[in-house]
Amino acid sequence: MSEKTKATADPAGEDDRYQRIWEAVAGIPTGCVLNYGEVARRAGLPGKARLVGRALGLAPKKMALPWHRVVNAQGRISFPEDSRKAAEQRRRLEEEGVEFEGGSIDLDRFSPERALDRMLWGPG
DNA sequence: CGCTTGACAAAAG
DNA sequence: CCTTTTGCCAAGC
Repeated sequence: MSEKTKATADPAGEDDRYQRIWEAVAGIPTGCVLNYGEVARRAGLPGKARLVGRALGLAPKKMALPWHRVVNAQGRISFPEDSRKAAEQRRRLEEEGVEFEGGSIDLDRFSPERALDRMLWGPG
């Protein structure tokens, strides 16, 4: 067979990428956040942070993924500041106990790895 | 089929 | 803190 076209979108199947990304996002504990690049890395797709944003946008609402727990590498929400989406994401995060320091989140403090620390020592 | 977009990231100035 | 530049890659047009 001539496979010259390289099939950018594997029609044969074998394209778990979005599935794996969704699973990685679903695995973020309540009250924690991860940046896009980290989610990509956990999904086995290092360097493909942009694909994570695409996957979230394409995710069926039925999935009820914790999409709000994914922010950019600067700890900031990646929607326009005045948008509804940004407001909703911030509201959801604050409701889970994630604190914003002047518009941004301390990614190190609210990483899943520190979830136990916060439980034992409390925030801050 | 090539050019543009975008829920990104890291580095540099 | 900010902006610009570069790399990245799938979708959309």
